[in-house]
Amino acid sequence: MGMSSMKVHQFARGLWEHEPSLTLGCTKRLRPLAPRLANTAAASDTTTTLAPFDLKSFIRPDSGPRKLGSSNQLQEKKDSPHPQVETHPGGTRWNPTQEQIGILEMLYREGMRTPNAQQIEQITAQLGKYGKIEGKNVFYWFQNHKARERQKQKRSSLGLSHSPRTPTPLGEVVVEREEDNPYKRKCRSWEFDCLVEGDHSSSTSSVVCKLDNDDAVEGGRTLELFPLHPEGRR
Amino acid sequence: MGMSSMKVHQFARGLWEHEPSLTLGCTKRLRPLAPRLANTAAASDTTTTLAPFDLKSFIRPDSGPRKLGSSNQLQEKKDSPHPQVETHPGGTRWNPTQEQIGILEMLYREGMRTPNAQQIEQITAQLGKYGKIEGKNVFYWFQNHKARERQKQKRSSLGLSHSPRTPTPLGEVVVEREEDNPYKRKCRSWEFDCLVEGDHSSSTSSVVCKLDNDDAVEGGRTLELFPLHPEGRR
DNA sequence: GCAAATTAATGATTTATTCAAG
DNA sequence: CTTGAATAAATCATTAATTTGC
Repeated sequence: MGMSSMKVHQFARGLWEHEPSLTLGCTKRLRPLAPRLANTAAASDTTTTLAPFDLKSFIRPDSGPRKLGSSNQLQEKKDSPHPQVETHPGGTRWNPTQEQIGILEMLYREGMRTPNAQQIEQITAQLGKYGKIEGKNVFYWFQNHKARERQKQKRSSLGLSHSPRTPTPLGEVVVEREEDNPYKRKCRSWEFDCLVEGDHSSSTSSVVCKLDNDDAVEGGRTLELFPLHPEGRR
Repeated sequence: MGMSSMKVHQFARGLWEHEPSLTLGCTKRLRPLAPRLANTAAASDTTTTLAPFDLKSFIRPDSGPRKLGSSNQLQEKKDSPHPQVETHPGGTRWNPTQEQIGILEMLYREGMRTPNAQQIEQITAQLGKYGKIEGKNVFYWFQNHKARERQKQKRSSLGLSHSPRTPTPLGEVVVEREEDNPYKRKCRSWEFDCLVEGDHSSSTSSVVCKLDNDDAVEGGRTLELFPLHPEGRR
C-alpha cells in the first residue's frame, strides 16, 4: 500500500539526508546527466511490503567472516551466528569426471567457446548425468580452457619447453589460431527462461529457480546462472 | 536410473562419433548469421525422454528464440508491425535513474565494492522501486564504478597536479587505498536462492526463475543471476 | 526550435591475471 | 604442477548530452 512506498521513500530520503554530499553527487555527472525523472517506477510499488534494505547488512554482510587486511573503515563484526548461506553440500570445488571432460573437450574442439546461458543449461544438464556439476563449472571450464589453450600456444611458439604431461588426446589437432575473431559484438540483453510471478506476502523478493529436469538430482541442488549473452559472440 | 544413464551414454557416444563430420573447419562462422531457423530445440521431439542436447544447436546457437534482432545489416529492420516489443520499452541497456545512482553511490562510498549475491538481490529489489533494473545491472555497476574510480585516481596522480576541482565532500573520508588487498579468496561456490525441482514431462530441462515480488511489473520481466561468491572477498 | 552529427560517459562482455584446491 | 574459481583490466557498444546547421 501507500504505506510501503512511503517506507521506501523514507529510506531513500534518509539516505540522502544522511549524506549531504550526495546532493553534489547528483549534479556531478558532467556530461550525460539528464534531469531524468524516476519515471513511473515509483508508481509500481503499489502494494508492497517493502523489504528492509538494511544498509548495515549491505555494508557489513554477516558473511564477512575473516577480513584479511582490510583495515578499511567500517568496523566489522565477526559474528556469524546464522550461516544464512548454508554451506552447500558437496563441499569444495568441482572435480570433473572423464566423461564430462570428454564432452567438454569435444564441444570445444567443435568450436564452442563461450556458450550462452541456454547452452550452458543444456550442457550442465547432460554432464550432470556423470556427476555433480553446476552451470558455473561449465562456464568457467570454457573460459579457462580457452585461455589456457591460447597460453599454451603462445608458450610453445616461444621456447618449446618440455611438455611431458598432457594426456594428449591422441590425434588431437593442433588448434592453431582459432581465435582472433574480428570481434563483433551484439550487445543484447541476456535472456533466460525466467518468469516473474507476483506472489504472496514476502517482505523481500526471493528468487527461485526451478529446473524441471527428468532425473531427480539429489534434492536441493543449487543451480546458478550467470551473465551470458544469448548468442555466441564471435 | 540406469536407464537414463544408459541413454546419456549413448548420447555421448553419439557425439564422439559425430565428431569427424562436425569439424567445423569449413563452416567458418565469420558471421553467425544463421539463416536457418531450425531453432527450437524445443520443437524437437521428445522422441526420447532424454533431452536433445543437440550438438548442432550448441555450435550454432541461433539462440535467438525470438526478439533476436538478428544481427546486423542484412535485412533487419524488418517491420515489426507490432511495435509491441515485448521487451520492455527500454529494451536495451539499463538506464539508471537518479535515485538509483544516488543509492548506489552511497553504498559505494560506504565501502561496498563487490556485493555478494544476496546483497545484490536486495539492492536490486530496492532499486527496482525506482525503475526497471536487474541484478546484473547492480553487479556491473559496482564493477565499472570501482574500476573507473581507480582509473581516475591513477590518472590524476600521474598527470599534473592533483585535481583541483575535486568536489571532495567536506570531511569526507579519504578514498582509502581501498585496493590492493592481499587477495585473499574464499573460494566458495556461489549461492543463490535457487531450488531445483524435478518436474513433469519436459524434453529439455528448463530453468524457471520465479521472483515473488510484489509489484507486477509488466508480466514477464526477466531476471538474471550471475556468478558471485557469497561473501565479499577482501 | 528541431534534428542529424558529434562526443562524453558508461553499461555490458570478453580477456588477462591471480589465487588456491588437490 | 595442473586447473577450478574469482577478480581486475581492457574493450566493445549504446545511450544521452552537446554541438551544429538549417
